[in-house]
Amino acid sequence: MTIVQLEYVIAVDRHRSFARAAKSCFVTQPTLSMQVKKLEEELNVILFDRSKKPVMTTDIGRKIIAQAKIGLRSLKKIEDVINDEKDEIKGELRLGVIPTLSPYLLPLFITDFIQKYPQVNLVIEELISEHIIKKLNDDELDLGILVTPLNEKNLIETPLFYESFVVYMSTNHPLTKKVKVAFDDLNINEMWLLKEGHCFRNQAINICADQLLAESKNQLKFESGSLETLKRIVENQYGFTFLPELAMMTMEEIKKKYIRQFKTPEPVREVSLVVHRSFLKERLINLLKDEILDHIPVHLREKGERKLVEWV
Amino acid sequence: MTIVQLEYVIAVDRHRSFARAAKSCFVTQPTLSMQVKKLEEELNVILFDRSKKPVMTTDIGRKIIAQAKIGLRSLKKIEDVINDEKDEIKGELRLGVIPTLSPYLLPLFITDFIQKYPQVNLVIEELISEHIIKKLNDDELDLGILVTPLNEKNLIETPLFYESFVVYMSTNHPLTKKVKVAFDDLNINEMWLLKEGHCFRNQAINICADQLLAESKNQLKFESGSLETLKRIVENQYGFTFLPELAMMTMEEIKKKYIRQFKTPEPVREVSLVVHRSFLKERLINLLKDEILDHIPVHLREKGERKLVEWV
DNA sequence: TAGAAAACATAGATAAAACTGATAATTGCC
DNA sequence: GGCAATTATCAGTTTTATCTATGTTTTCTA
Repeated sequence: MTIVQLEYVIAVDRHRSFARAAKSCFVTQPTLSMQVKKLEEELNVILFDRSKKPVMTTDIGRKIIAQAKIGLRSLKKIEDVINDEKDEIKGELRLGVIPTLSPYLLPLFITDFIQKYPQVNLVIEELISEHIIKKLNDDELDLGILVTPLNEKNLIETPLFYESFVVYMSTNHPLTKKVKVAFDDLNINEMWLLKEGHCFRNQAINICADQLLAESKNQLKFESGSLETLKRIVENQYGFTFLPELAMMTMEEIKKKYIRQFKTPEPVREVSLVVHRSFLKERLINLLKDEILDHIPVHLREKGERKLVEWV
Repeated sequence: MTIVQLEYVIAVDRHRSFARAAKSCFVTQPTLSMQVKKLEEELNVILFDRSKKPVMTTDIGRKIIAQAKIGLRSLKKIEDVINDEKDEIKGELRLGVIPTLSPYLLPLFITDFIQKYPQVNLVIEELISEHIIKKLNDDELDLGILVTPLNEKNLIETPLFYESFVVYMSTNHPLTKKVKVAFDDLNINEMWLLKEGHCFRNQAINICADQLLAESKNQLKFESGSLETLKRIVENQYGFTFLPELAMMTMEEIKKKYIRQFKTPEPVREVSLVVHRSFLKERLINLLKDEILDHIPVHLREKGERKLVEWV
């Protein structure tokens, strides 16, 4: 059994074709076929059902491939160990970011970061918290940027900054007359929410917890998948929605007029870097952290008198 | 990078000598030296300090080897996947057993098991619960036999049987006059205990919890490392100790006279097979389980009216 | 249903590699 | 300095991963 053989088998499984798998491995089709066959003979197992078109992985093949992937991933990590130890700023960094942060936070530092460390291959995925947590546990991500605390046993959280919640309301909303809003000012029947799965949604609900307990939860309005959609709905219809501070910063000045802060203590969310307990790439992650902290408004760094809202 | 190269490197690290490592890998010393050198060149890393005698692994080498071991262990598991899937009764089964079970439980089924499945390489370690839990999490054991519940997130418990606690007392002890004992009959100043780390100790303390709260815990007597020692102390000095039911069964008839059961509900400990969430060798483990259940007294299988004592 | 196309297997040749045994170089120790 | 032990180097052999070319089987289409 060789590493190359396992890579070939994984490629066949992925591409469902020997020829395409061969191409993806930069070898000819016979080479790959022979090696796959050899491995099958050594293990005394049929990995692929070649009678099916396209090629089907057998049940036992699937299990073996799953195990092989785990093993090869561990061996790949040897390179990370070396890069980290040598302080060489290179390698792959797989980053997961939640949708309510990614469009507002990433543009602030990404360009500078990839220019500064051109040898680093930054792979970014936008995922909801639940999926980031799963992928961190499955070692499919090196790092997550999400809202904490999570209380996950095997994950380590490093708080980055504290971002206030603000209220964005339609132009003709009576609350625009106030300078700051209080929780009681808000009528939850006018609130537009993100759909299930977003931590921001849970926090918005928690902020209005008192009212929600009283009223039926069924009265919540149409639920959207992105904050940008919510903003547009508020602009074109009636009502309000919550926004995180960073989302507000990129808005046109004219629209900012319809944003109101909360009275002290403002509700705030804690944004953290999250890694698995067995993480590598410490140096790389620290550089990313420094880069982020250098590019966000200074006042976000400290929580101050604001009040942390949890979501789990 | 090849699997063979990594095995060579691991062997050098273990044997602290290229020549001995080569022998253990069944190749000549130049072969091994060349492959190690090639790997060092490919990774651009010095793994061993050859100027030191014996050869020293470098700091970075140690980290790489640790990671390589993890990866190779995962790849080795491919064989387990196959054995399990094919229902082939072979392979290695690494079992950890706590000291208060191992001398009494293992003799009951071990001989039959290894005769029945000669292709299975059963490796047994006697360890306290804490170490078994760690080794299960680190994938250094396939299976543990210990006292549950543990409330460990990543471990799965399968109860095997329920074993009563009994009291073993010196020949001249007044309690020998009773047929059964009650918790209140026991004077904890006369109790001999296992030392820290044994779950059996914690359970013994929990059984006498009421008295212990009242008295100072400092008054506990000399603490021994094995139940056999405790038995001997009780025989030769004054006092009593707790024993698990199986430990009693192997005693001479004459000594059994100084054993007393508790009044209903008897205190009982739950003995379970414990595996990691990501366990393999399901079939093998099931066979071992059946073998154990076939060889223990039938009345242990059900808890009945007895009262479970926890220890964590 | 014949014929073309696609997909995988097989065969023979080749170049890279891994291995061996002998020998040289290095290091530690007396 | 010289001996013993250990690792590196060298030359020759064997193994094997790979390639190109070809064969076989299946699938799609006219």
